[in-house]
Amino acid sequence: MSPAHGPIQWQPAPGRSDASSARGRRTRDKILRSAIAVFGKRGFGETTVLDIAEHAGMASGTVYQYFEDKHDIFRCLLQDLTEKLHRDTRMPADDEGRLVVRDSMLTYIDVYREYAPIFRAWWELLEPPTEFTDAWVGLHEKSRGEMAAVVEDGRKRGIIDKKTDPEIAADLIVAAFERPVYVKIVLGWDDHTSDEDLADVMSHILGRGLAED
Amino acid sequence: MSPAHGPIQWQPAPGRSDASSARGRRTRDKILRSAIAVFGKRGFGETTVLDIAEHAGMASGTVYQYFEDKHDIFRCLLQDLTEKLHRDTRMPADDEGRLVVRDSMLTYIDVYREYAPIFRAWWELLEPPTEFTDAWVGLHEKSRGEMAAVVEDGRKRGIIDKKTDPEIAADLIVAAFERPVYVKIVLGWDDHTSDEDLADVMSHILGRGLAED
Amino acid sequence: MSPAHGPIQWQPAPGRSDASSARGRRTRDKILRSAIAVFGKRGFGETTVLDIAEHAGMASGTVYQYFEDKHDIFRCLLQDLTEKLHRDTRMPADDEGRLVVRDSMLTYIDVYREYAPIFRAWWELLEPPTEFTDAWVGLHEKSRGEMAAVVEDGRKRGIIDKKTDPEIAADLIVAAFERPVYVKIVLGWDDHTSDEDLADVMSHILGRGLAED
Amino acid sequence: MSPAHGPIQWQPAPGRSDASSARGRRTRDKILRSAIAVFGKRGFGETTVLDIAEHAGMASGTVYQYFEDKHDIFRCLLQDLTEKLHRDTRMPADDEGRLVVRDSMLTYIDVYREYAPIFRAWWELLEPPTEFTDAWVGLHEKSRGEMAAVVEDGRKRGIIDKKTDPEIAADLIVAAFERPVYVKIVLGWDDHTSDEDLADVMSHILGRGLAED
DNA sequence: GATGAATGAGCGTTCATTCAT
DNA sequence: AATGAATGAACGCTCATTCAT
Repeated sequence: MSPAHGPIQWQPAPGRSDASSARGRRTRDKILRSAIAVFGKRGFGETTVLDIAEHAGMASGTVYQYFEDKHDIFRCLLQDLTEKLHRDTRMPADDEGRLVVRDSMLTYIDVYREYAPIFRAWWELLEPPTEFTDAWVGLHEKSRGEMAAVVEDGRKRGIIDKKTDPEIAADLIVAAFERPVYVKIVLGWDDHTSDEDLADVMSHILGRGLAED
Repeated sequence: MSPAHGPIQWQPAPGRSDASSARGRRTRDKILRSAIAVFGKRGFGETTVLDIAEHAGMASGTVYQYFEDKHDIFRCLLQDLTEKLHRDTRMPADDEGRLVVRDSMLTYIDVYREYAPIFRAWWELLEPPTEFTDAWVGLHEKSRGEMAAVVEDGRKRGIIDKKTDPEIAADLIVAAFERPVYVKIVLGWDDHTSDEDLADVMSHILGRGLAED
Repeated sequence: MSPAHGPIQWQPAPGRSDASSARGRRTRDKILRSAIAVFGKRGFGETTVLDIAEHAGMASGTVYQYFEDKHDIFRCLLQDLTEKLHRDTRMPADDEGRLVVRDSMLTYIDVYREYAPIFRAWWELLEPPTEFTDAWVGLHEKSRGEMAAVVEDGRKRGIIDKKTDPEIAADLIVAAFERPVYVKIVLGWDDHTSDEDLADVMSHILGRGLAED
Repeated sequence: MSPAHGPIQWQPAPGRSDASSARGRRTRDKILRSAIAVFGKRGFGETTVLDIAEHAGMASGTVYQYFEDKHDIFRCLLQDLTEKLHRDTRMPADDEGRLVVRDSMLTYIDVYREYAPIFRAWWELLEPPTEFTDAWVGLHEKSRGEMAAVVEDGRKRGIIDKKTDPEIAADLIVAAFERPVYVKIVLGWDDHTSDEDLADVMSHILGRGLAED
């Protein structure tokens, strides 16, 4: 797979307002905030442009002054998110090359929770493959690459088992990060487990596995 | 969360044919097979009833003789699948109470691959919550429960670390099973990793973590 | 100018009914007849698909069962017309090579009158250039070519003035045929002149010009 | 037909600026010039008020300060044109009462070319009948009337065939003037014939017909 | 005078669903 | 049982027009 990676590039479509005025910026922000709210409630597919406009208290035509369509709104939302994620998320290791799983997990949960509605819509848009799929893949390949580098480094230092394939392990670890968080935050299930407990167990299993010493 | 667990219950909606004749049964089967094929190609949301009818080589009206709508078709498909999964999937442990991760993973992948189109549609239908969400939750709580029991048992036998919370660990393990398989099978990515390699690494990490002995 | 000449080729767009049943054929004919009626009243641009559907006494969706859009309806109408025109119109000369202007004009008027609503819509669609422009050009180049051949032949026989450029003369003659008929029939003006009188004067001027012998 | 003949009468609609200031007059002129440019490119129907405003480098609202709508802009343009045409075009005859076809044709082509964008829009607006249709008819009836007078005069002087009905002949001649020019200038076809050649053949045919002496 | 943000009526189009045959 | 023609609600989107700044 070699998609056009990197952050989504959004800019006002030709013929749309670039929200240069203060009022325009306020309106566009209101649309974006409303989109987040409605995507969070109904998901992307079930949301109509009219839903967004009504939630924002404006006419449907106003939305089209700023965005081409629903996808264009999402593209704009995603630009902010992917920029932030590319900037802020990395799989940290401590000075000795050990994964700092617990703190990473807690940070990851916080980000996911903050942008839950967008993540939810994103998941809906992974198939069939589009630019949004590419962005998702790009982000995950970045995470996987970093993770694989940490594993590789750990192997060199002798603190990670040589028999572990770094690439596959990285895949699994990224998955193990994302999936429970998706279920917990986006789907809103498993509310009984605290973030900290989840991070603890995650850290423990990734560190030593299930085995008793 | 306390959904109505257990397998989906499907029966012909009032006023629909119960496919009592041989010809009727054949027609209904053709609809179901076509639905699987088209769901696999386009997903649930993008599939129209006409798509299914055309793939089955029949008129759209015929589909409505047997099913109320697209969801009713999926309900019928899901009944078969959930029955089979509830029956056949369990999280096995060997005689000494150890998780048999590698073989479980391989079986899991096989099942997923066989029913990939349905799994794909199922994921699309998790939100907003419906009976299909309940069925999904029911299935996973069964898996999680079994897994938690295995972990609990392992702790008692002293082969699993006491500090590991069985419920949360079970969650993570189920997630670690499902997520890479979903990405691999449903989304069709990561084709470069063989099933066996994936199962190996999975087994290794769950067993001993990343740590070098 | 070298457009893709020849008659318009219409066939049901993919996914549209091919009107194989008798009922379907009746419905499609009703749509076409209604389209002619409404195009004749309002022209092409001012006509909506709903206008056509309402005139035909059916739901708007029904029109879309048979045609992609308004242009597709017109394409279908035009196919019939261009086939007939390519078949039936030619610029006749008598045994001595003389143009038979009078009869040609009367025939031309009759055809125009029969298909006036379509001609009207056609004129609207000449710009910007599309397949309909091509069809129009194709038809007129055929007429012009035939006319030029007659003029050329007349020159050879010594009955047409050698100083007259056949191509330009043909252009003018075709124009002189079309324009008054367009104004008379399509725009509905100049009702006071009978077809026969128009044909007479036309014949006379083309034959001898305005000059007194 | 008895339309309200004569030039279009335009004045600023109630509530619109009358462009009394110099700045206002400049703005209104810019709108008119832009309208001509855009009508020439896209025609009347396909042009939006925003197109005109953008071409003029102003906001759409500004256009509405001066004109009620697109038709009002065209009405204003047409006022200038019809005034000029009524003033400047006449079907000239020489001292002996002969039509001066060649020069008339060349002048006619020049005028048409100068105002081609407006003529194009005008044609679009002939149907359904409005004030613009009236203006067009008025202009052509003037031409036809003048032409009929020339023919009538020629008949009296014995240089035009008595059998030729002056009114119908006038119709035909006006048509023969307009149609090739419309196709040549507005539609932009037939670029291979020079203005002079066209005028020559026109002159010849109208004078002596096609017949060899 | 000029702006451009906001409006909302209205058309195009899809597709789940019904029902007469 | 099977058909497929017909329906019409619902959504996408455009653009003429208004009006507060």
